Amino acid sequence: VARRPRPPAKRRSPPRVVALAYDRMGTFELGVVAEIFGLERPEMGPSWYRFGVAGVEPGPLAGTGGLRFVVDSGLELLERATTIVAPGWRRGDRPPPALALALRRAHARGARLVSICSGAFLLAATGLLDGRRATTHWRYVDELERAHPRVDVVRDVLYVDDHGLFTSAGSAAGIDLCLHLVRLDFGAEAANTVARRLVVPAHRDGSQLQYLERPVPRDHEVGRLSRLLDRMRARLAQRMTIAALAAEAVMSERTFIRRFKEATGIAPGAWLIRERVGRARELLETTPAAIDAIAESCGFGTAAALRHQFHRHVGVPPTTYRARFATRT
DNA sequence: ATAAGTAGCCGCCAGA
DNA sequence: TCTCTGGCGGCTACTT
Repeated sequence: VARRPRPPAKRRSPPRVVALAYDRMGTFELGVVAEIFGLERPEMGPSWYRFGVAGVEPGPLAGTGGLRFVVDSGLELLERATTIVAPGWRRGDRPPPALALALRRAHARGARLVSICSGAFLLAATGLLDGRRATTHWRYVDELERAHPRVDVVRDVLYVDDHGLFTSAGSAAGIDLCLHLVRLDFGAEAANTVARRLVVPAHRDGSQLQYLERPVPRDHEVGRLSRLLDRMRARLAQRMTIAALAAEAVMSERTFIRRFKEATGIAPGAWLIRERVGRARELLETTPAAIDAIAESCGFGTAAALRHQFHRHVGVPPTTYRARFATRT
């Protein structure tokens, strides 16, 4: 009887992501979802996402930019989806009853519902967002609030995650949200890999946390570490050893490294270098300080160490970078 | 640019 | 039985 009390996420059956296609949809937003979840990524293993597009209306569907889409599947795809993404919606329109029903059913089943940009209007129209926190593009937040007064509309965030209902702001914030979902499903390292391939910046870990609103145990751990990350950023100039950091986090060195990697996707040493190079970059752009002084205030022992890492990570030597990008007059 | 010294990192595994 | 922790050895790669 106690054989299978719950189907834990550990079971490696691939998550099934379905995007909703509708007439006059946002081509870019659909593209984001298809790119992240629909691209072949054999290197990610056999349990990577299965992806499909469900047309919620009949006929060829128009997309921004004068494109027309022919979609082979319909709402039946939603029945087995673990994640359903609305990459936008015609804000004033009520969804077809069959669509609203399918979304409510999916939510009741435990599937995630995700919206990008104006897609929040579709989720709101199902009533599922009542009493929940949600967001949308900044141009539409007032309209969303007026049209759906029971929704707790959150402003100035990239995305909101409330009990399996994920809503994101402008189109590009949809990328951040999709990467967040990858992180939840496959871990921070996998999310970084996908981000790298998209050539978008991987999450900057501290800033990400103000958008994480789901009280999951794992995220709580991330939150605990995040305060340490902030403190580390505040004293980048000082030398930091694993032993000292682990002591500060009240963990053994081994566990500290393990947890750190789970939370950020990279090991502490690599993270420090990335932060230090980033700081050096700022100082090169905005101050006339000598390379030696910059090296010192970023925590590089010598200017040679700074040059080495800077070149490795930015691609050009510090002086070249400054000549090209300094904003100082 | 190269070489030596050292800390970081991670696979492995036993114990909780 | 299963998941998590943390010590050890040794390779990697950063610093000087």
